[in-house]
Amino acid sequence: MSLPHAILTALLDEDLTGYALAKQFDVSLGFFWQASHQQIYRELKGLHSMGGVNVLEVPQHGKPDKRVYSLTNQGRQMLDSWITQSTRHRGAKDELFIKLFNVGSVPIEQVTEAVKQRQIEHVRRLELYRKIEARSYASPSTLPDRKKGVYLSLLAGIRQEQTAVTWCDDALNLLATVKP
Amino acid sequence: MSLPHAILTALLDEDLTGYALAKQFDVSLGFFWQASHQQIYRELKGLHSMGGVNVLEVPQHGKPDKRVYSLTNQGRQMLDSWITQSTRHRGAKDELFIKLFNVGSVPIEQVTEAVKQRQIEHVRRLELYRKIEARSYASPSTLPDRKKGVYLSLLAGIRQEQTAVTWCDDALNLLATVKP
DNA sequence: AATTTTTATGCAAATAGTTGCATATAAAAC
DNA sequence: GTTTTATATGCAACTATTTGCATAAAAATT
Repeated sequence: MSLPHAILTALLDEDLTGYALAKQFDVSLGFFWQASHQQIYRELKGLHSMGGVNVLEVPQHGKPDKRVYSLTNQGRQMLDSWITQSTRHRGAKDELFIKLFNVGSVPIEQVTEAVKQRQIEHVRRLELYRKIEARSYASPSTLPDRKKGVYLSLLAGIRQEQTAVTWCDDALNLLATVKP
Repeated sequence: MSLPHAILTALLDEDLTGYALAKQFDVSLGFFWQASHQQIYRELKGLHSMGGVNVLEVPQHGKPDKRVYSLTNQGRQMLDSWITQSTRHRGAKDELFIKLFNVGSVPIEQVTEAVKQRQIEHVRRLELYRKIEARSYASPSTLPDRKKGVYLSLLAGIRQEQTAVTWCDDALNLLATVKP
């Protein structure tokens, strides 16, 4: 139930079209809550009918009209009261661990391969996060308040990926001792 | 799309009723893929109609009849071919980070409180995992193959929680520097 | 003796999320 | 010159997940 709030959060800094929001979700905010453009368009409609956002229709020639959304005072209040509510932790759902539970009953190569693939993903994300850190968050202590939360999210991402990469190494070592 | 496979995995070791499966999902397997009993009953029906599981109806007096499910050869093959398929990584969805993106725009106390609450959860899970580790996985090197994957999952859980607890500390320190 | 928990199953409705399709133009790359 | 990428929106169908309800009895607790 947080997609609307994620959208409102993205609109804190700047007014955006659904398209631009979808792109924002592919980076930054989307590292912690991804959504497809279809979902975003649907939610924007919902938020508009609830008064959380305003729309400015910008006519364009040829292309469909642009609809630029901005946060309303009511939208701000929605965010505010949502943040007060208890954060519900969605138990992580990870297929990889189910696969690991099959070790000893299915051919080991497939599981090993899955861990290797996963490690590549973690390494990729870690590199991306580190790049963002170096570019925009090199000196955390001098950050303006507005950026501190974003930095902390990035820091969580970096540490999670680092932990995962190390675990993959250890997992591959132990899996190497499993008889086929 | 992995709930059926999680169920099949749980049936590798022992035959179980839907009820018992739901309880299994509250521990062990469920640390990485939780499901409600309603979901499980529905999936079991689906798996049965697809031939992945057998049912043994055990009549009981008073209570509804027990339906004990067991893995079929076809079920084993379903698991086997699923493990070969690429593991899809669900981008983590975490409300807490959305809340962090609001730092600087909403009262800071609420965000701080959310992080504190989260830390309590992580500590609780970490303690639970460590207890399981001490009880059943104290010497990983002597584990039978069948248990190695389960141990690796537990290890991932422990490290994830440890990383998260540490991050919460650092986050609380930085959030303490944010002006209200 | 009364209440709560555990065992055991399941339907129905609502919410959330994914996938496939559909349209239409401009700009950039090959 | 043709293909791909980017801009810009959205419906419809499907799949997945959650929440609320309903039943019913044994066992454990207060």
